[in-house]
Amino acid sequence: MLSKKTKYGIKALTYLAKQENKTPVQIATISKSENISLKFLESILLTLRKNGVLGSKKGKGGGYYLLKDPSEIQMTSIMRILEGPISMVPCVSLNFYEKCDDCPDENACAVHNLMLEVRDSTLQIFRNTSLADLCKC
Amino acid sequence: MLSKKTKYGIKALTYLAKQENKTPVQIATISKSENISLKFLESILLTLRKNGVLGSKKGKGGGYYLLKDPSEIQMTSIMRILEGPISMVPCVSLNFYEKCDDCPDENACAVHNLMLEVRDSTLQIFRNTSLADLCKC
DNA sequence: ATTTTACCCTACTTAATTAATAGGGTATGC
DNA sequence: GCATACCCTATTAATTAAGTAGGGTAAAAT
Repeated sequence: MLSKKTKYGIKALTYLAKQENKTPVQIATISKSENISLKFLESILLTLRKNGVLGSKKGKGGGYYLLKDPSEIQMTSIMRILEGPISMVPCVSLNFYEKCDDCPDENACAVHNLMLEVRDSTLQIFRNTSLADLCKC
Repeated sequence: MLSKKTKYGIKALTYLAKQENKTPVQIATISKSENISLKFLESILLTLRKNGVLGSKKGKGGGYYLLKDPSEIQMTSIMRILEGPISMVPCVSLNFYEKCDDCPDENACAVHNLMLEVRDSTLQIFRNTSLADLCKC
């Protein structure tokens, strides 16, 4: 299941991407528009800022803004920052690999090979989808 | 993330599918072979039996066995029984649909549409993969 | 008939994670 | 210098995952 953190994060990002100009948007504005708890959203946007997706400005007229063009923000990076691994099992993860305790041979493991297929197809979607693509809905 | 329940369940099913004859296999045998906690595996196999995937026989010489041919057991049904929804958000689920609290219009929701794509591609893999296919590894 | 085998079932527990909430601190602009 | 709006840490309630405990029951072997 996708966490609310990721869901809210993506919604906030599309909100920012839809802005005409690049002036900062306040957390409270996004919070109200997207029905997201203000404090929870605050921590999510902070995470995105720390990972180089967003910039921020303090004080009056401050807020958050995208650091790159929406077309250059891939869903793979957003998912990895907010949700963590894209694969369903650590043993097929590219960025968060971990060996299974119970499994002596990965290549002979049915679960491994099935989840490898799932990861590949999911990854392909995330790689081919940018924030700009999401805004077309 | 895939739960251990599902992972162990799939491993146990492939173990049963690989049997030459259709004589029942004891829980303890699978438990040892696949490095799965006996009691945990017991509850998993019970779930699979209650959902019509496995049959069981009590007493000496008893155990669990597949009710259908491995080629007729789709991964979609196994995933739904053990893991639950295949989609990452309830609002794109075919079998476990739920409306989002925060979202006024699903069709305009970026997360919804992205996860719809992911669900479709994942579903296609699970539909095209049978237990027999898993055993080919 | 009795014993052994092996599944059947309920309840409990521990740890981790999620989704917040609380409560201040700090930089910025007017 | 004061209001604004982000920055940061800590705490918490609820849920789920992953087992663990302990006994019950049906079937087969003796």
